[in-house]
Amino acid sequence: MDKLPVVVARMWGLDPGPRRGPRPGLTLDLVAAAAIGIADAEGLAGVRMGSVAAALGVSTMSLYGYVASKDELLIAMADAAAPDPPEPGDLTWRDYLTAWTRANRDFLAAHPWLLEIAPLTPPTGPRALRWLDRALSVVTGAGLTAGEAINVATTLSAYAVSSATLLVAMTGTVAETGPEGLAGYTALLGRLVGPGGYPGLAAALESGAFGAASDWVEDADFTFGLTLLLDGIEALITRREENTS
Amino acid sequence: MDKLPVVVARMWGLDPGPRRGPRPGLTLDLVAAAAIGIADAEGLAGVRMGSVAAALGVSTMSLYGYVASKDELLIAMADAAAPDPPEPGDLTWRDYLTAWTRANRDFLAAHPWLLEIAPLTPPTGPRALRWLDRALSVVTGAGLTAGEAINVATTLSAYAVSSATLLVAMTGTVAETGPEGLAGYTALLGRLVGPGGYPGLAAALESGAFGAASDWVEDADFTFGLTLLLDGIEALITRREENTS
DNA sequence: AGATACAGTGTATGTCGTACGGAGTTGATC
DNA sequence: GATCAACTCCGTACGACATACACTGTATCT
Repeated sequence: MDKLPVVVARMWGLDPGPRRGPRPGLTLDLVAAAAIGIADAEGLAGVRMGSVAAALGVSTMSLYGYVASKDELLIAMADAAAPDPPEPGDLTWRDYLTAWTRANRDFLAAHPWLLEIAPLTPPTGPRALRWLDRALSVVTGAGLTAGEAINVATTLSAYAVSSATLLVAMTGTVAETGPEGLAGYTALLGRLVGPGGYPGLAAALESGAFGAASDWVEDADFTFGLTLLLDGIEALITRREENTS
Repeated sequence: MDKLPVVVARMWGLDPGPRRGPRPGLTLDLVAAAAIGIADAEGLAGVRMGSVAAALGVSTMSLYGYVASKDELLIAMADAAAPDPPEPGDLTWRDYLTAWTRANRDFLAAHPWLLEIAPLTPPTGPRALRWLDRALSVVTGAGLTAGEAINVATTLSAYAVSSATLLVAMTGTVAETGPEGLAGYTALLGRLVGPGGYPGLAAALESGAFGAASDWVEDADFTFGLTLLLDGIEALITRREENTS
């Protein structure tokens, strides 16, 4: 029942706090921020208990006063790295969901290491849940049921993740595997597909559709895919309204 | 230019092969299969160079004759775990894409550890590319351009990943974090959200929409989200046909 | 036959996460 | 206001793991 990771309670400020003994010299937020700084600079592999502690000027083991394990540190990082979701203002549901999804993708792309952590666990941090909350409010406000809203939010969130993944892969931010991003990938596919057996893929390669790397950066393709989703949602909303009225 | 991981070439059978010396006692496929067996049984954490080697009855270091590093082993696993994509038969594009996406989700859910590897790198293995190829063929056959088809395939693939992630999280296959799956997660959210500030989420929780775990298993929600996407695609195809005719 | 390239192995090393116990510090209690 | 308990921080040690290196035996080519 209360088996939740200690760090989750602490992220929510639900920690009773010590009543005796020395005041902690740091906070969970500071620890997470230091770790995020390292992850942004060196990638997730650079985040070690030792390196984070060194960045904070404390010993490795002192971090274990704030997180119970490295996994908990990653959980805290994932939540702390998320900004606040866009304000609904007086946008239509469609415009808001567009802004929401794009902002979601953007902060994932800005912290590529999030893609190695975030998708794996359901959201539990205050920031992540605020994103979910906003989307649910807007979607239910447009006339869908709570269950449908959850599906919509989940699907859009997944789209943001996949877009960010592609964007990162294309622009080669991670900068590891040999050739620089898309060009190398396309060339690689060309060589592999050659032998035959992949007619659809070969045709796509020949048409040069893979070559438009700039599209991804300038997010023409992002908008394209998002439109697919929003059109589907719009159709659903329209259907709902007809049945209700 | 040819900085591609050695294991990729080997996956495609492009390995020149030794001309002298003893014949290798194993194949990359055997190594990958052994690793997959361990991952299925114990999770990805159970996959160690030592444990895989032990399962094959060889020494740890002999694996390095087949893969250059553990990362390469994971790449090989990710491709080898994928089954062949469904046959198009004489299905409509809509029916085929439904089958494709469901089959995609199913094999991801059957090997949850794939979710920790696959989304991070663009597909390069023969099996993964065959999935892509099939989707591209069907979508271009329905009248979309190659570029659009890539987007559609990417989006559907992302949806399969997100569905599988949710399914795994809900059914709690990984079986780590305390309470069993959805019930615990819902209860946790209820406690955290209580204080206020999350109106949309609180409403969704009260409506019980989170409680419908069976829906995810019986994939009512999967179909729901997929319909959103397919409706969007259908709208696009219709638009194309009108412009063309 | 002799040389050569290659598969498989054992040992050693470096990197990490983290368990354990100690020392110093602060607030609560009588 | 003295004592005690809770608590933070730290140093050390250990165990797990990936992998570099050097070596041995074997199969093919000249």
